[in-house]
Amino acid sequence: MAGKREALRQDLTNRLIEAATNRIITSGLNALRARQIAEDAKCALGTIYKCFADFDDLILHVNSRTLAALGAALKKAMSESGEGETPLEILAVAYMRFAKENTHLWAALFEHRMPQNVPVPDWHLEEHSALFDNLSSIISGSSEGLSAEEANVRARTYFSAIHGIVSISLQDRFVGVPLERLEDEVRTFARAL
Amino acid sequence: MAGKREALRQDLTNRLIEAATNRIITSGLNALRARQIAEDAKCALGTIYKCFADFDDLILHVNSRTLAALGAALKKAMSESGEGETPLEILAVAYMRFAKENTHLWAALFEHRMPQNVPVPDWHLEEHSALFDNLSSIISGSSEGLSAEEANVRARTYFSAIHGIVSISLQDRFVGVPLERLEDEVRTFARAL
DNA sequence: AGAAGAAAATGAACAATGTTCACGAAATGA
DNA sequence: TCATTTCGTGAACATTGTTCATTTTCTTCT
Repeated sequence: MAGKREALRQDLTNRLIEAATNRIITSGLNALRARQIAEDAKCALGTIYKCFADFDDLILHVNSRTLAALGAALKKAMSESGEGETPLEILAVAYMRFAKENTHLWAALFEHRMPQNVPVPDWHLEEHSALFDNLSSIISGSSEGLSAEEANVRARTYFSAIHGIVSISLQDRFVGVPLERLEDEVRTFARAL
Repeated sequence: MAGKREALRQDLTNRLIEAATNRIITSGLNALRARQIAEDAKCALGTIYKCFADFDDLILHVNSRTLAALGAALKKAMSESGEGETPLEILAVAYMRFAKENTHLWAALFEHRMPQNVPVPDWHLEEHSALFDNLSSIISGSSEGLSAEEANVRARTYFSAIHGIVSISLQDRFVGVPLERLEDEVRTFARAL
């Protein structure tokens, strides 16, 4: 009857990630509290630290799933692409929609900061790279007359630009593109590139 | 002999803002500590709360100065513009340089978050608007065939795009444009718009 | 099945944080 | 100079993330 320990641990880890995810969805990253998560996941406070190295580690796991969901959304958008849409346009609009529909989770990807002098672990950096490499190869396809590396840099530039438009528009502090105009602007912008 | 009270208070407020500014410059926003600032400014911990409503208020004042410095840098760049440079190109490159040279202060503008359900005070929103209105009018000049409002939205879009490129490149977590290529990419991008 | 051992969950205690407030110090005006 | 008002002080507080001795649970062996 071995294996129950690991199953329980896995289940608990899952519940903690889900609890944290739900709290971020409803209240945002900076309102996240360890005690609240433990309560939501129906475990003791200290148990969090049996499943995760620390609080940041838990957040990274939430972000990891968000990143996967974002990747899936973009992939789906590509597969459902209509006629006459450029790849960048498809990705840009899909990115914008994901950000709009998952504002807090998406924002957590960028709001979270590691403590001073603590690097983001490699496994998570890998996930960022993987997602972006995918985008990059799609976008690069349409830039001709550039070396592979130049095309890659250009893809990063374009995607960062889209991200900036969406990002500033979705923050209430800054004077960004009005929300109701965001999709049109993103689409026009992406098509122009 | 009146006015000494106010002068002392003013001086203390200044020292606190400067202390916070220096700490942000060296260690970033999320390493900022109230006790450290009080020590740097040579005053007691509680005194911070005689000069500022709370910690966020102090940070907003630091950001206020950063915003002013950014505005000045952009203005200066415009006045020193060379031949054959578009306004957007000038602003974009100046923005990038400011961000590169004042990374932590610039990052604090975007990293800082108010507590849940506490809005950014109007006086600070005003500063953002003022800076952007200035940019907007400069950028809008070159977009013809659009209504004033459309041109304004377009200016926001362009500027947000530049911000995104710079922003993602300057964060170590994401796969952005490599630092040594940033200026070229920003320049090329801005010129293309 | 039951007991001994191993591993994990627990939550009280800890250190570090922003914030408050009763008190003493200092500036003001007469 | 003195009374009053205002301000600076830092000990105390509430709330964090984190740890660790204790308790509970699972595993294995007989």
